[in-house]
Amino acid sequence: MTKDIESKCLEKGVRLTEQRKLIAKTMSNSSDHPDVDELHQRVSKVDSRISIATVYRTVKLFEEAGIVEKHDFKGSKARYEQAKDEHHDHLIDVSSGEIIEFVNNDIEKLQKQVAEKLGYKLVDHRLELYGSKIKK
Amino acid sequence: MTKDIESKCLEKGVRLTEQRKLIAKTMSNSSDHPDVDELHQRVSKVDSRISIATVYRTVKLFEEAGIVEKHDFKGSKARYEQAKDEHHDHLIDVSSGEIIEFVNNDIEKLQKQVAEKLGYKLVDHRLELYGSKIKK
DNA sequence: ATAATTGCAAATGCTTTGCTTGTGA
DNA sequence: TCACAAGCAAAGCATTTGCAATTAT
Repeated sequence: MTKDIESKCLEKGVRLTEQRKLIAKTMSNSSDHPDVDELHQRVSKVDSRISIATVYRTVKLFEEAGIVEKHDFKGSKARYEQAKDEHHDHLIDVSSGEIIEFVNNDIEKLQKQVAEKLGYKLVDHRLELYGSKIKK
Repeated sequence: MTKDIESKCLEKGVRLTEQRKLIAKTMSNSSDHPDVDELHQRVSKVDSRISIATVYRTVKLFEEAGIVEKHDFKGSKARYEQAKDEHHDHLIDVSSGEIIEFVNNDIEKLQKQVAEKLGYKLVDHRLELYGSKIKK
């Protein structure tokens, strides 16, 4: 199972302040993909003095350390989630905004092949599906 | 072959002003993926009075009419290209910023399947590969 | 004629940053 | 202790918008 963000900070030598611990804990306990504003609201419930600038600085710090992932889905602001052990992509419900994670190794392989055929080593990728729920 | 933007505007009943014609022509003649600033510089060479607000308004208008496509690649501002007849995705050279278009029908099919398996009808998607050139 | 479009500058929304005070190792 | 982090407000950047003047049909 994926370790919590606080442990990962210790591993990577990221200095832990009260604010960072709180943001880390809040993100680790979130199963959704909150944006900075939402995150700020959540941590504010515990410590109302925390500033949004700190939240911005912290998620960026965590991202650069590879501890969290940033997503810029179409038509919404940047969202963050804790980095998991296994890579996954996202399907976004265009009506509700709900985000569903999925894994598809065939697509992953094909992406690598496409890149190689074009003479490139694949270093990163972005795959997002936008869909509307099929009522059954 | 894909028609030029001006013809498409006529088809779709998009009112054509001098400024729009110039922006349309400039985009049709571009084989790359310029951002608004770049586009503004290109049209300014022909008509120096054209404002960047007009460029912003025009690309948005064209996009909403389905005549051009907007791309928000990682780490750069919004880029635009004329919509082609055949859908394609992009590989971005992480060193040079060069953008390479590609088509892969296997991936397209798999995306649709993934969405359906999750109970969704695929209405849109985004696939971007980021790679570094393999020297041979 | 007149509804739509332009140019300009001001406003917006998200994000970053300078600076002073506070704090973790 | 003292380099680094936090809070605040100001700045930055891409993009949008209100308004008066202009233009396409």
